[in-house]
Amino acid sequence: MRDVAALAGVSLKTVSRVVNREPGVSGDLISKVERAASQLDYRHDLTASNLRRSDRKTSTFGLIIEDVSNPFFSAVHRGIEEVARERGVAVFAASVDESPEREKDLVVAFSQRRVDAIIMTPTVREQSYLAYERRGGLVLVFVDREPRGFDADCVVTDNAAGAETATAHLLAQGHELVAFVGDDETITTANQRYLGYERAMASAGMSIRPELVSREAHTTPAATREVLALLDAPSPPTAIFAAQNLITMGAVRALQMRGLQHAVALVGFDDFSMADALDPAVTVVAQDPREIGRRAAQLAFARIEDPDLPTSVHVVPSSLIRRGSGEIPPGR
Amino acid sequence: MRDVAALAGVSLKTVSRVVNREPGVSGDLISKVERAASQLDYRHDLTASNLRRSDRKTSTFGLIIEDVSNPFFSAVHRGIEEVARERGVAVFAASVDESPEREKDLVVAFSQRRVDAIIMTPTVREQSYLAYERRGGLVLVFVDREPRGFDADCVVTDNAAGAETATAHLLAQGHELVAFVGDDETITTANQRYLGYERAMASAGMSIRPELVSREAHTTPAATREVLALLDAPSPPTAIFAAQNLITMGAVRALQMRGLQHAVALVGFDDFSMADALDPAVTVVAQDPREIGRRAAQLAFARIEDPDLPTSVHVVPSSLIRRGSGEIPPGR
DNA sequence: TTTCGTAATGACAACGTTATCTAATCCCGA
DNA sequence: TCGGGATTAGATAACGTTGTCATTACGAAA
Repeated sequence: MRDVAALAGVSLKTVSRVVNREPGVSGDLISKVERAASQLDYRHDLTASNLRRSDRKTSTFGLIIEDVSNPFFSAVHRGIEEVARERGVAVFAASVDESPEREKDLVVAFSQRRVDAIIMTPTVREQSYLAYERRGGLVLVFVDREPRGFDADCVVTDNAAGAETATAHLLAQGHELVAFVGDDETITTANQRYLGYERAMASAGMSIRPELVSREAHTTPAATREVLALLDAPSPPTAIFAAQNLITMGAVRALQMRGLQHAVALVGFDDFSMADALDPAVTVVAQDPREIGRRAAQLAFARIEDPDLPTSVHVVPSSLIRRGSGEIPPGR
Repeated sequence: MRDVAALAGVSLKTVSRVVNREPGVSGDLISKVERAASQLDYRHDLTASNLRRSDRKTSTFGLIIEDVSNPFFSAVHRGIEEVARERGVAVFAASVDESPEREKDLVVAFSQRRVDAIIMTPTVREQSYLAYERRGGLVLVFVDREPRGFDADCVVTDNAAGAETATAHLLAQGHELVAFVGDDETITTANQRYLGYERAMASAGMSIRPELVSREAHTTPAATREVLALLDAPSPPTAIFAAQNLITMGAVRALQMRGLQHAVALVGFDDFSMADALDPAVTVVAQDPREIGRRAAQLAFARIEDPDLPTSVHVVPSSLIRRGSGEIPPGR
C-alpha cells in the first residue's frame, strides 16, 4: 500500500479510501491510485484491514459438521454458502467425525482465526465450554442437533414428529412388528427419532419389543450387520424404520442380501441420492438440509447485527415421500 | 495480551513466548502467564500474529470446487481436510457452479484473506490470470482438471484411459452401438473422456456414429432427457457410456423409465452412492476422489516448503468395477 | 476584501502480535 | 576475585491497514 501511495503520489490514507470505495476522493486521484495498484500487483490485505477496523469483522464463518462428505451435511454446507456468498463471507468447513476432542480443537482453531460466527453440530456431550468463546463476542449457531447446557440459536428438523410419521405410516399398512434401527442415544437426533418411534407405537397401542430395537448402527456397514441380525432372528420384523440416511442405505443392502426387499417394508429418515431409483424405491421422511443451512446462516447474520436478540430454535419440517418400500404390506 | 502480561507481571514478549511455546522461559513464569491467560479468557489472535510473523503463513487453504455438495467434490474436500488437519491448516471451501466470474471472485476473496494455497478446479477457459496471484507468493494446485495457459501442480484422474477402458469393456461384450453421453467440450475432463471413447472405438475398428453421441448433458435431468432421446431414436444404442456421476444417475432413470435397464448395457465414469444396490447394479470406472484430495494437499505443502520445485502433474488411476449393468450383452 | 463552510487530502497513532536487539542475572572455571 | 559465556527477560519497532483529527484549497456569502 505504501508503494502504491508513493507511485500514485498520494498518501497512504488516500489509497485506503480508494480501496474501500470511501467517498470524498476526486476522480482524478481515484484513477491514479487504481492505475498504480494494478501496476504494482497490489492486493488488499483483509487480515491487516480487519485488525485495524473498528467493527473487527473478518467476513468469515466457521462450519463444524459431522463429515463434509456426508450428503446431508454437505447439503447444509451448501445452504450456508448460498447465504454467506451474498454478503461476501467466506466459510471454513471441517469434519468432527464424532470426536469430542476434535470439536473443541476446531472451535479453538476458528476462534483464533477470529471468525464472525461458528455454525456447528454439537458432538461433545455438553456445550457449556462455549460460554468462554461467546464472552469474546463469537456468534454460535447450532444445526441438526440442539446444544446441551448452553442456550443458543439453533436450526433442527422436527425429528420426533418425522419419526412418528414414519412409524405411523408403517403401522397404518398393518404392520405389527416394526423394528427401529438407529444410532445410539448420545446422538440427540437419534434419541429424538427413537422418541418419535415410541410415540407412534404407543398411540397405536403397541408395546415395543426390545428385540426389534437396534441402537448401535453408527455406520452403513454396521447398519447392514444390525439389520441382518434382525432378519435372521426367530421373530423377524415385517417393517423397518431406519433412523438416518447412512443407516437406511445399510438396511437396503441387508434386505437385498436376504432377498427380502419386496417382503419387508422400509422407511428411512432423511432422503438420499438414488433412493427413487432403487427396486423398490425407498420411502423416506425427507429433511431439507439446504434450507437448514440457509436458516442457520441467516440466524448467524441476524445475531451479528444484534447480539441481544433472544435465542431462537427454528424447526424445519420434514415430509414423507412415498416411493414403494414403505407401502409393502405385512404377511405373505 | 497486554492485560495478561500486566496480570502476570511480565512483559508482552514473555507472554508471546509462552503462547508460542518458545524455549527460554522459566517454568515459574510459564505457569504464571498461563494462569493469567485463562483467568482473563485470553485467546491468541492468529490474524495479528500472522501479520507480524516473518513467514507470513496463515495456516489456511482455500478450496474452490464445482459444488461442495457434489459427492465427488466433497470427497476431494474430505481428502484435503485429512492432510491439512495434521498440519493445523484450516480450509475454506466454496462452490463455483461452473461460473467463470465466480471462479475469479473466489480467488480474489481467498487471496485477500492471505491463504497459503488455493486448491481449485478450473472453470474459466484460461488460467493465465492467476500469474498475478502467484507473483504474490500464492501457491496454486489444480484438481480434477488441468489448467490451461498456466503451468502449475495438478492432480487428475486418468480420464482418457478410464474412458477407453469403459468403452472397450462394452465393446468386449459384443456391443456395436455404443453411445457416449457427456458434458460439453468446454469441460476438459468431459473432453478427455470423449477422447478415450473415440480411441476405444478406433482400436476396435468401429466408426463413431454422431447420432449416438450426446455432449449436452450438464445435469442429471438433462442426462435423463438426452438418454431418453437416444433410446427413442430410430436406431437406439445397445450400450451407453455415461461420462460422469450425475450423468450416470440420469441415465439409470431414463433406462428405468423405458424399462430397458436389463436390456441396454451401461458403464458410468465415477462411482456413486448406492450404485451397487441398484437393479442391475451399475458398472463404473471408479475414481478415487479422496486420494486426489490428499495428493493435492500434499503437493500444496511441498510447494509451500520449496517454491522452486518443478511443477508436476499427478495422475491417480481409475479402476473398472464390474457390477452387472456393464456386462449386459447386446441383442435380444 | 474578509469570513466561513465544505470538500479533499494528509499525518499520525493504533489494532494485537512477533523479530531484534539489549540488559540483567547466573554459573563456572581460572 | 574476576571474566566470560549462557540463559532469561524486557524495550522497542514493525507487520499492513484504518480511525481520528488537522490542514489545505476553494467558492460563496457578507
